[in-house]
Amino acid sequence: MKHRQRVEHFRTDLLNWAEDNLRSFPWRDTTDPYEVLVAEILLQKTAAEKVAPIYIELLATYPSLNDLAEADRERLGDIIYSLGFQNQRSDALIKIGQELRDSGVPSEFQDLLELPYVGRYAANATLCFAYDEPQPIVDANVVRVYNRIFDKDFDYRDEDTWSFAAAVLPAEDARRFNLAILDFAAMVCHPKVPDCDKCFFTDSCHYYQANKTG
DNA sequence: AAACCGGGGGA
DNA sequence: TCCCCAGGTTT
Repeated sequence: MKHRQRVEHFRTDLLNWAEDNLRSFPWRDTTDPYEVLVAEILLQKTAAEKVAPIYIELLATYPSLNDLAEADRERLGDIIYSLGFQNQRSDALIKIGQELRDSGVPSEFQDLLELPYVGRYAANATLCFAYDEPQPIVDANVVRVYNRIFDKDFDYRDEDTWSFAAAVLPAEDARRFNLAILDFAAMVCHPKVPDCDKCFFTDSCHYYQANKTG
């Protein structure tokens, strides 16, 4: 099968899988740019299930950019401590509050990128989930799925990984696709031992075909 | 390119 | 114990 067709296939099957299998998280119920951006900071290199209760508490304590700008660093650190990266995250959140309290959360990629601890992933995620723009997101999970299925050797920082992700992303269904691939990676295509019994793509998956014992 | 930040859950 | 998690910054 041609590469183009396999990509089409994967898109269709993943979106179909998403209809019944997407996880529920508090940051998925909002498109408020502030609430989306806060979630992206907390979710960096951190399991989503762990973030949920702390995200609720954080937003309850600091409901707005201005509240974050005036937050006590120690109190903020206590709230997010169990997630790790508490020092850099506290600094980042307070700085973001201070920088954006008058302007609001920007909707331009370059402006988002200038914020502390907002990189390519967090910027694109904010554009997609808050502003409904068809931007790809690439993290360790997405890279793992693409590497296995399409027999790639991507690193999530490399430019060609992002080009590939942009080409796979269906522009008209970007939000749902991005959520779907994150959840598929977390729930089925695990890091060490993927749950291939649950996978819709084994027939076309290079990793499965190469590793199945038969 | 590699080191560093980091607690917590799972194998 | 070691590995991994909705990454980003610094050296």
